[in-house]
Amino acid sequence: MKDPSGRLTSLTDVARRAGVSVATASRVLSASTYPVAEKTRRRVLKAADALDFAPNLIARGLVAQRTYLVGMLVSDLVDEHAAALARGVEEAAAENGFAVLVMSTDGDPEKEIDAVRRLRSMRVDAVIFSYSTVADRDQQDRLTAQLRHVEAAGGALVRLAPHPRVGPDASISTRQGFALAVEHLVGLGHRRIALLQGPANAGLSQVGVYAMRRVLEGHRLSLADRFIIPTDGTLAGGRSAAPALLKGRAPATAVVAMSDTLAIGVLKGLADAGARVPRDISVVGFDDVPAAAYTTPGLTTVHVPLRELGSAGMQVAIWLLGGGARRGRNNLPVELVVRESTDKAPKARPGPRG
Amino acid sequence: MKDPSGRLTSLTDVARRAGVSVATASRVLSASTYPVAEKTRRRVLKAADALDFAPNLIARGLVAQRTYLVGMLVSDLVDEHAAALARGVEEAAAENGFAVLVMSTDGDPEKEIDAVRRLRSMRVDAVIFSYSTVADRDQQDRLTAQLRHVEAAGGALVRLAPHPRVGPDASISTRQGFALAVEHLVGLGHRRIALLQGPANAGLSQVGVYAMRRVLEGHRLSLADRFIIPTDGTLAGGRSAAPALLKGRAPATAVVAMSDTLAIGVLKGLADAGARVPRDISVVGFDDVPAAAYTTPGLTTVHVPLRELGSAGMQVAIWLLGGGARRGRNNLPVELVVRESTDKAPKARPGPRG
DNA sequence: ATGAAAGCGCTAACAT
DNA sequence: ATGTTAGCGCTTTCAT
Repeated sequence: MKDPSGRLTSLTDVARRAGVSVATASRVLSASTYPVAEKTRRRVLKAADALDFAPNLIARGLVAQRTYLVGMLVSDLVDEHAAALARGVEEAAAENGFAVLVMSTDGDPEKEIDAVRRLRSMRVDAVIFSYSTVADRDQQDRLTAQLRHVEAAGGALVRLAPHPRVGPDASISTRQGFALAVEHLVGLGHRRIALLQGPANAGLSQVGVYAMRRVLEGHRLSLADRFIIPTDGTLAGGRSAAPALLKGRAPATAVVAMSDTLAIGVLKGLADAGARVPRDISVVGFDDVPAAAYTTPGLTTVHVPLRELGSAGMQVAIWLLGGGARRGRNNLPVELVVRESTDKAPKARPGPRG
Repeated sequence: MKDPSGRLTSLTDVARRAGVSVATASRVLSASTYPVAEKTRRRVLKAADALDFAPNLIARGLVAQRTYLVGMLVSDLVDEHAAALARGVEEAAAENGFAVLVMSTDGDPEKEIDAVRRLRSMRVDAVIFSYSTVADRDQQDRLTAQLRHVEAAGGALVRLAPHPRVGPDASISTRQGFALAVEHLVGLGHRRIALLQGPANAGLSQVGVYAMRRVLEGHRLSLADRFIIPTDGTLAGGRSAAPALLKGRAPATAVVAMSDTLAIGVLKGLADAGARVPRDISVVGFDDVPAAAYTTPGLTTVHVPLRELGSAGMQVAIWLLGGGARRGRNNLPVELVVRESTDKAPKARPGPRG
């Protein structure tokens, strides 16, 4: 509501209507623990209610040096992985009176730096990262500089994936996820297992290759270079990676993708090429996004509690803002969901067209 | 950076370092058009740069009564439809110095009302809606009350879909989308066309049924009640709607879903039931989300420029904030994308299992 | 238990 | 062209 002068109802209006000072009104309407007589409190509440007063969080933020705003950086909101994480953050944020500013970086370090700068200007209480983009030295330094500023302002930084020289605050074990996938595949008789890798500039990609290699070694298997297929991490990238899987004298009999997005793409690419899944080649995804249960065949994948991960990240932020100490990595459990995209390894060398 | 007293660098620090008053510093660092000598300007810029000064947008917002914050309300960020819209909004927002607060309502009117209230407290410059939830009279009134408050504060309201008693500011023609779908289907010989409806409490659902009915009438066809299949709008909802499509003596030979999410779900449900698409039944989606090209068979669908729609919404908000008048509905074009989920209508009555 | 007053960091009159 | 000053709406000492 506007009063005649064009201003919105403010605490002053509430105070006047209740016949108390702004200080008193503030004490009852803010989270203050300061004592106020029950009778007075009720009068203020009644006035606020009558006016449908909504405190100006901008003004409150200015004095309290706390905005109840958090920034969430994702590479692309349209990717279900990012969306689920963001949703989790948003959920926990809403429950605790925070609002979330979502920014997409498109995997571009410059956009990421700029986003953090804007968040800093906004004086967000925390910034939550999923994967960060691996950048050159100079960009890295500039990003770090921005991050130091948000920390200097008392802001919390939380990472949901490994970052350059910094471990995640809440995450999952990629290694364990791959272990589950590989164990399943090896049990099915697969020995030539390929890896669909995400974009080279995404932090996860390198970590993933390393983890996969170790897991395969645990089964006395190795990860041949030709079985590491680089992609840009998109559906299209997964799709166009299919031919590489099928070529050669001894092609892969199974592939594990670093994300469901990639897996869904490769499923389509494999179908394009006339290869049958899982008869000719088995496919395992990673994340278990909702769509994974709706592909044909249904995608066997490593379930990652993305939404919970997002919520956990927001909880860590709150903990940190409350003066809590960083507690190191908090891993949420992953599990394998077996659907129809995996089966026994083909006996002989399968021709891609059966 | 913190100075020894624990404060962040402020305009005062920049001014001091440049040897000018805060007013002058403000004039060069804000978007002010006020004249400042070139020499002075450079000094200020240099000082700001040396300090890596980032203006406190919270303070600026308090005095300017403009926060450069916009709220975006979606039902569920994880749904690709919502995500694409949000991404578009975010894109246009970033280009214009705005930041986006995303809030999911889960189709719950109470959450929606609460979200608007929080956005109002945040003093957002605009709130952008996708579909709103149809609520009972009381909830509707309360939502409207909150919205009036944001308007009273000079905030812009923009709708990307029809709302109760209010047309959208930027949208697409659902009717035209259905017309494209039906024309395609009729051309293929289909006469018994079903409609997969979204959740009853989503504004679109009713509009959609009406539009579909009119379109079918244009082809001298009618929309039998048994061919209007209500769902909750999710993948699972689409999946479980499949049996209803297959039952009866004269089952539908084609179905058009009100969203790709539903279409992808029904594709899976149809496969579960042993029906072959498009041989037994044709499926047409709506939206053309990225995943639509990756189903098996590829989904024929009505392409909706969701991201552009989101950007358009943000542009409208900016226009409105600049004092522009509401211009009425701005429809973006839709087009049919034919992939593999549609084909000629089966001649005789097809048994669901071939 | 309540009120008066200072001030968060900035912009916008209003001087000069 | 530059500086001084008065707030924006709120919280928080510091009185009382």
